[in-house]
Amino acid sequence: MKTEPGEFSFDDLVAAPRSQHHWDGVRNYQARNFMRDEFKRGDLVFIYHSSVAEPKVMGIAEVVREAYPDSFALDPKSPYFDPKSEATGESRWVMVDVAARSRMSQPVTLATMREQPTLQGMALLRPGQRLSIQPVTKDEWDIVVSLGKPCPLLKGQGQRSPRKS
DNA sequence: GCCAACGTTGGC
DNA sequence: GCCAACGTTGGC
Repeated sequence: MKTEPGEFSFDDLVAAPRSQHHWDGVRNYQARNFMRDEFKRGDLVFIYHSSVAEPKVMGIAEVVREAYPDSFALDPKSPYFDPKSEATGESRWVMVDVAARSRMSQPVTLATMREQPTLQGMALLRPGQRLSIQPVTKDEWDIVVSLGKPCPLLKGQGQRSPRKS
């Protein structure tokens, strides 16, 4: 999941109370469909900083709530307001909730990933790709993890969500 | 700040 | 339904 750290950084997610773990503002159908169709509770995702001097994977988060309507699309005051959703009275966009789980002790830069022969097929590295939500294969995941050496966050940073069953 | 790659929009 | 114009993303 990409984010511009000036808007919402990995550290912001780490510090955020549970009520602010929603990943809102995704306004692309393909990205939306990934969240709606693929994201399951307990799934892990990379959090990637884009549109910065050194784009990089910052850490790992866990899906703690599956897709539900992104109500910001209906809020005229929101930067993510969507008139077409408002016209139907129903948001056509979804968000998920994620909680920070671990931080890369060595954030994995885009440049580093480009250097890996084993990552050449990765969606993120495709020229011109702009999707803010992208698939990662198991192999790609393992390679990025081995490069980043994630450390679990301490309790109180990136809160644990109570399990119901 | 540039620009390539796309997605979206809207006229026809 | 085509497609040109336009807007946005995001690396560089």
